Amino acid sequence: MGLFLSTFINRVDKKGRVSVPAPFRAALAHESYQGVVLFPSYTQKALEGVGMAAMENMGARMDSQFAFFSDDHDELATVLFGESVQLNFDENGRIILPQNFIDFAGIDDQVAFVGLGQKFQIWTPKEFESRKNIARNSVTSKKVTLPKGVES
Amino acid sequence: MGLFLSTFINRVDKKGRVSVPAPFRAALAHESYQGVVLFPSYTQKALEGVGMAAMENMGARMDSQFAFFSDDHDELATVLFGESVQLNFDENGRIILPQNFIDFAGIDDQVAFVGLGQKFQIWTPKEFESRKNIARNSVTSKKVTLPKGVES
DNA sequence: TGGGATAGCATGGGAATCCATGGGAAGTCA
DNA sequence: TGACTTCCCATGGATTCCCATGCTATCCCA
Repeated sequence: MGLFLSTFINRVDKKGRVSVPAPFRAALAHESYQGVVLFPSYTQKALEGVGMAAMENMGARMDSQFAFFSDDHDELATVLFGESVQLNFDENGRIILPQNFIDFAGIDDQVAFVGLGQKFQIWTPKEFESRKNIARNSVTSKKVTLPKGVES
Repeated sequence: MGLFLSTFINRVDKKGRVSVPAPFRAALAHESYQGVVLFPSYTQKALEGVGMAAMENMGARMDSQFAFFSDDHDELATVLFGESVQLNFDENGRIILPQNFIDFAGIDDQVAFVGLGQKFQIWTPKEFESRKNIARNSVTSKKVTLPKGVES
C-alpha cells in the first residue's frame, strides 16, 4: 500500500478546485472509492486528508472500542466524522475544497500538499514554511526518533 | 460499505419533509430498503438514524447479548425498536419527519444531518453548534482517542 | 548526444446534470 | 366530505462532468 510522500504546491482555481498530486492519487489507486476524506486539524491551521479505507478503518475500530450509544463514541464520532467531508476526484484528479475548509486554513490561491506517510496535510504555502521550520527544530532538539518496530 | 460523513443543513418544509443529504443516500444505495430508520436519542435532544441493515444488525447483537426474555432485553428493545420509525425516501430523496419527533428534538424549519460513521443524528442547527463544541472540548480534555495503529 | 515527438499532468472555462426545495393534484382514511 | 397523506411535476442554483490548452519530463531515434 502506498505512502503519501513529499510536498507539492498546487493552484486553487476560483471554483475551489485543486489537483491532488499524481503520486498521492497513485497511493490511493487500489482503493474502491476514488477520492479523499478531508477534515480540519484539531491542533493546526491545516486540513488533514486520508483515503476512504483508512476512514472505514477508524469507524471499525471505534465500534470495537466503544459501545454504540456511549457518550465517548458519539463525541468522538461527532468530531471525527461530523467535520469531515468526502471528496471524489474528477476525471483530471481534482477535488473541490469546501468554502468553510478554505476559510479554516486561510487558503488563498495556492496550497501545499504535504505527505505524512499514512495521511497528508493541506496548508497554505506560507504557513507551511514556518510550520516546517518549527517541526524541524522540535524534532532535532527533542531528539524524537522512531520507536523500534517489527519487520514486515 | 459507505459511512455517514460530514454535516449538512437542510430545510424542513411545512409538511415536515426534509431532503436526506445525497451522500447519506449514497451510503445506503446498496441496501434493499430505500429509506432510513429514525428513533429519538436517549441521551441527547436529537434523533438517531441508521439504515435498515444496521438496524437488523443491532437486533442480532441484542439477541446475542441478552437472554431473549430478560428485562434488559425487553427494556432496550422497547426503547430501540418500539420508538423507532421506518421512513422511506420519496422520489426526490426526502423523508417526512413525524410530528412527535419534531417536538422531541425541538425542530423548527431547519435541521442538521450529522454523520457519525455507522449512524447519523438529526439536530436543530442551533443545538448542534453547542453540541459540537461540547464534543470537541470533551474529546481533547478527556483525551479520548483511537488506539494506535492506522493501517488497512 | 541532441533534438523532436509523446505522454502525463496541472489548469481553465463552459455546459449539462444533479439536488434541494416548493407547490399542487390525486388518493385514502375516518 | 374534510383532513391528511402520498404521489407527481416545476424550478433555480449549485455541483459535476466534459472538453481544451500549455507545460514539462521522458522517451526514442538519428
